[in-house]
Amino acid sequence: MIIPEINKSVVQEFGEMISVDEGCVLLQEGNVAKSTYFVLTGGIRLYFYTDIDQVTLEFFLENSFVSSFSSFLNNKPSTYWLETIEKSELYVIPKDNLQKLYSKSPDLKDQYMKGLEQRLSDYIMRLQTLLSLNAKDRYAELVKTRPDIIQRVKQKYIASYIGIKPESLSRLRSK
Amino acid sequence: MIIPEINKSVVQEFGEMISVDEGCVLLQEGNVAKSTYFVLTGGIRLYFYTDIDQVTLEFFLENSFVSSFSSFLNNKPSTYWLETIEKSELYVIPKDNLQKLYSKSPDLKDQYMKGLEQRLSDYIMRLQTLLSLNAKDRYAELVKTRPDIIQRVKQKYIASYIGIKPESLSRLRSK
DNA sequence: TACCTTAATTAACAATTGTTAATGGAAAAG
DNA sequence: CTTTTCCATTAACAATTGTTAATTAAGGTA
Repeated sequence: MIIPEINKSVVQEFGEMISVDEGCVLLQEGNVAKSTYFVLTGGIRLYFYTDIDQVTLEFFLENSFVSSFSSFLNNKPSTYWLETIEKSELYVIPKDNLQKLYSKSPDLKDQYMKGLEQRLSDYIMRLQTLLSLNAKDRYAELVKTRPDIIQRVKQKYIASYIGIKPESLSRLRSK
Repeated sequence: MIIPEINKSVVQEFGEMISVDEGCVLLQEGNVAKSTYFVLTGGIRLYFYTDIDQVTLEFFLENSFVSSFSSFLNNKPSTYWLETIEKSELYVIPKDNLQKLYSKSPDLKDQYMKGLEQRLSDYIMRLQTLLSLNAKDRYAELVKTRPDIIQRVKQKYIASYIGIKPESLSRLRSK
């Protein structure tokens, strides 16, 4: 997620592949993230808890780097959970290996920066839709921009991703 | 007023200071950002237009770097506007100078990166509140975390910043 | 298959937020 | 100082979204 855009072969050198089922918890709230993941197949959901329920902040499907940003970066207990939404194949990259990787590549810092910038503009787009569109239009936009998510992710997760309740999503879909 | 008046008195190697009134448009939608600003005093509002109205994405008060991110970075016409919300003193840093500066001082690049990371986690927090809180609680949180904004910024701008209409903000304030 | 658990749908009703319009006040302009 | 413009407030009503609960559908497991 916050890791630079390195290619797959480099990942293979420093990480290990694992195969897990749907619903596998990769990181729990309160734990310090010690690995980053690269999604080969399947997908991961990043979410947090309110008093009442889960809220999904992001989905990561194939070819995405995933980690709980601030926990991984600052060595602090994560406030988020990471969980697979499908049977998945992942590369696990331990933190220290990632640092080796950093020292290996000279312009890694630039790449890391590019990654940050990309992620930032993604979030900005997300903020814009939340600030300016109603639920129906937010869903319509998601259908247009991320049909893969619509197809593969459970509706209750999609609902929280666009800031509404599952029942509301169901209602606006029936029109 | 569209073009800031330039105060020549304070000039350093890479930028110059300007003094402008409230409502000064520093960047217009459609133009390519060629400068970054540093707010010495006063404040800047970054916003965009929907069909109907303006939506404020961010406020920058003292000691903030400001630019229309993607326009500045990618040399593309901006989709945002930048406008002062108070009489302000700003440091203007032309793009080429900034890049020269970066290549000279790797320290600054680190600072820039830290800035990116900071901004990213700000946006994540912002997303979280939009996804999980209702308008009343979003306002309450802003009061707690950014009392400076509450004090200094017009309510109609604050309203759009938390994703509601000015009349709704007025209503929930009267309780 | 039958059983069990979870997800999605539907509907009635409640709560929140948007819309429109009118009013008063504060700040800017003359 | 007076006039004008913009902003905040208020209220009535409309539209959207949340809540609760019941029902159906779907998927997994014995």
